Amino acid sequence: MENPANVRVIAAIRAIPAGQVAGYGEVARRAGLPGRARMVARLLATNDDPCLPWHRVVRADGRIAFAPGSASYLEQCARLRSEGVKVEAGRVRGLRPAPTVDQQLWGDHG
DNA sequence: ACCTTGACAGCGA
DNA sequence: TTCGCTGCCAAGG
Repeated sequence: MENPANVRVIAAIRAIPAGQVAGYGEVARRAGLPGRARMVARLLATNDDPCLPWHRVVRADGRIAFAPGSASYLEQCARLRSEGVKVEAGRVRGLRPAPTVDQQLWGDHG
C-alpha cells in the first residue's frame, strides 16, 4: 500500500461492520473514489492482508462476485453466513437493487 | 505505447 | 430478473 487511494479503500472496507455488506462502488465512493469500483476489485484481488474483511464486499446487486461453486465463492458465502448475513442463491439479503443506498448498508442507526 | 483483462456499476430492452 | 453496451482505471503481455 503506497498510494493514499488504496489506503482509503482499505479503510473503507475495514469500516464495514460485521454482519453488514457493501458494494464495490459503495466502498469506492466511501473511500472518496467515485466510479472506482473496479479499482476496489483489483485491490482486493491483489490484497494480501488476511485481516481485511473482503467477504463483506459484494456486487451492487448483492450477489457474490465470484463464480458460483468456486473456492472463493464458498469461502465468502461461509464467512458471511458466519456473521449472520443471509445468503441465498449467491445473493445477500438486506441489499436492494434500488439505488439511493447509503447508510442502509452501514447501519440504520446513523 | 497499444491492446486485453478484471472479485464492477449504471442504464435500456 | 436477465442480457448487452458503455464508462471506468490499473496491471500484464
